[in-house]
Amino acid sequence: MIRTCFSVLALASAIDRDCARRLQAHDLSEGRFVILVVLLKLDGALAPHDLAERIGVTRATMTGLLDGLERDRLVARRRDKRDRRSVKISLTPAGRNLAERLNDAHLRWIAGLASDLTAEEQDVLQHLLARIWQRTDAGSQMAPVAGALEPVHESL
Amino acid sequence: MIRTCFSVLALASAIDRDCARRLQAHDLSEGRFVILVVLLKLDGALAPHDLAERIGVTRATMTGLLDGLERDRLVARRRDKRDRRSVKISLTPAGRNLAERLNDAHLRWIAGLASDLTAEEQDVLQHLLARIWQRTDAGSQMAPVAGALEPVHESL
DNA sequence: GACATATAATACGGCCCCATATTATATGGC
DNA sequence: GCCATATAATATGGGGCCGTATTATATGTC
Repeated sequence: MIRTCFSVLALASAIDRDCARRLQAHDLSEGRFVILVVLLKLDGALAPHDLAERIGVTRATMTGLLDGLERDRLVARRRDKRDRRSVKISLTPAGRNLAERLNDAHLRWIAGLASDLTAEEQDVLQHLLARIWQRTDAGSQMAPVAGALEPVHESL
Repeated sequence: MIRTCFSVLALASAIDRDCARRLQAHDLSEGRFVILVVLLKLDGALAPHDLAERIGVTRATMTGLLDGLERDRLVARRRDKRDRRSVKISLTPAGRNLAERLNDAHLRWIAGLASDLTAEEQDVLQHLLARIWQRTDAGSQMAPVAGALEPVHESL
């Protein structure tokens, strides 16, 4: 039915909206925040194309996001000695600090959203969503495996 | 848990992506398409602020969307005689034609997404999503009513 | 070594969306 | 009638995202 799909979209949009509102107090968008968190978790320097793939945006978009983060001194670009086409992105101390502070709060907030559901209910929900997902273009191109709908990174 | 929320977001993003891909063949975005459908269903002239509220974008955004639709000759603006601040938006014949053709295909596509689920499963899903939704900012401001997560218009 | 091809990052132009500011018009209280 | 206030639409400036084009560098083949 239509209503079912609409509910998924409406909920996602409400979550996105809340998330954006919480982050904008720190001058971060969702995309920018996720970059910081990925860099924090992996604790090393990553290439822009690597970040783009992990996060699910194009390389061109990543360039723009990094421009903003670099301007705000949250990440630093460093050219690779071995492959001079390549650039490595790393957190600045300020970036690391911000990422650490926000990541905890963010995880608590997200966990709270689903906290009314029992573990069993969450399993059921996950399963139902996965079955719809298999009908999407992304899902139907994937082999029908159990691991579908995996998070891009641990904090989402 | 985090995974539960992520699954909602990932599925919504996959659906949005599919939707955008289907519509861009007709030079439409989701926002532009929904405007056409709302005008088709209500079968009359609506004010921009009315459209904006129904669809869930700001009035400023609506102005931009209408600029594009007007440029493509899919809708027409007409000043209101009674209240000269006001403008009424209506479908052109071309707009009505396009809306009719796409609406059917779109409904079939969306319905197909959830077609693997039984009616009962869809009820369960709807219920679980609504309980998460009540924890969002939008949901917690609403009285805890059954009618939460209602579609903005019939075709979503 | 020269060349085609692939890859890394970026530039550019466009759309969607927002927040805020602006302009025109309506309306209620005096 | 006059003015404060509210409302309608729009303008402006910004961010995020995309697709495509561009530039620099690497790499495999001959």
